[in-house]
Amino acid sequence: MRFAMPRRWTRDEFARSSPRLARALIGHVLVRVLADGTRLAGRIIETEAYLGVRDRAAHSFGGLRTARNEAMYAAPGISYVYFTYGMHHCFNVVCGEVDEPVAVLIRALEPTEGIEAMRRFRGLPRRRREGSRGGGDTLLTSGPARLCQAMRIDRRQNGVDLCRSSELFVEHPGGLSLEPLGRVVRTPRVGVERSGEWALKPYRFVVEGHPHASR
DNA sequence: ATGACGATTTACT
DNA sequence: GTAAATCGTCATA
Repeated sequence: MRFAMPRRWTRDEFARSSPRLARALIGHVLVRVLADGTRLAGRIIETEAYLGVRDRAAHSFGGLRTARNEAMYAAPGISYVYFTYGMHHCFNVVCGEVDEPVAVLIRALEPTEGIEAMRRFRGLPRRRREGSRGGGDTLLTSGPARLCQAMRIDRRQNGVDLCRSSELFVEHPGGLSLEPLGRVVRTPRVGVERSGEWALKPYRFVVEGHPHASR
């Protein structure tokens, strides 16, 4: 019996508006392959769209273009990883067109491969007692900085081309035997309270009630 | 050179 | 619920 190779996302698939990409990525699989060959992966279950120069909540608001956010101006399918709060990394997928600084923040994954390794990278107990509430893996990748820690994503992955890299890419879920996802709902984005009217726009996409969603 | 703050997480009262 | 952790980035000088 022979299984189809998972299909990898191409440039054309990334090249769309950020809300459309944010919605389209839900249910697809982010894959990280470490230097030693360890494969870490998770199904994307929460994203946020950032709309570029007019979006007060975006790093590229007003056309700001610096060394930090330069990757936002790159081609669709490039990664934008930034460091914040003196200790956290967040991972985005650039979309739109070249020189159009729009991107999608990946906010949560449902871990599917390399879970033991992720526990180590997150500094969580190797095992947790079965039974009690919730399942112990809900702190693994349920937030933009948590998933970066679990997937070993940091500034070395900034500017990586997801269409060509062998260390970081997105796969279609076809062939995987995963539970069907629930309904996708839209809410305001997290952590952008101070962005006026833009704080209220429903640019967060999340699988309703998913145990690995943030917050 | 200096200061304010951040697309967050964690620990603690 | 509130606050600390912790430092790169950006605006101002």
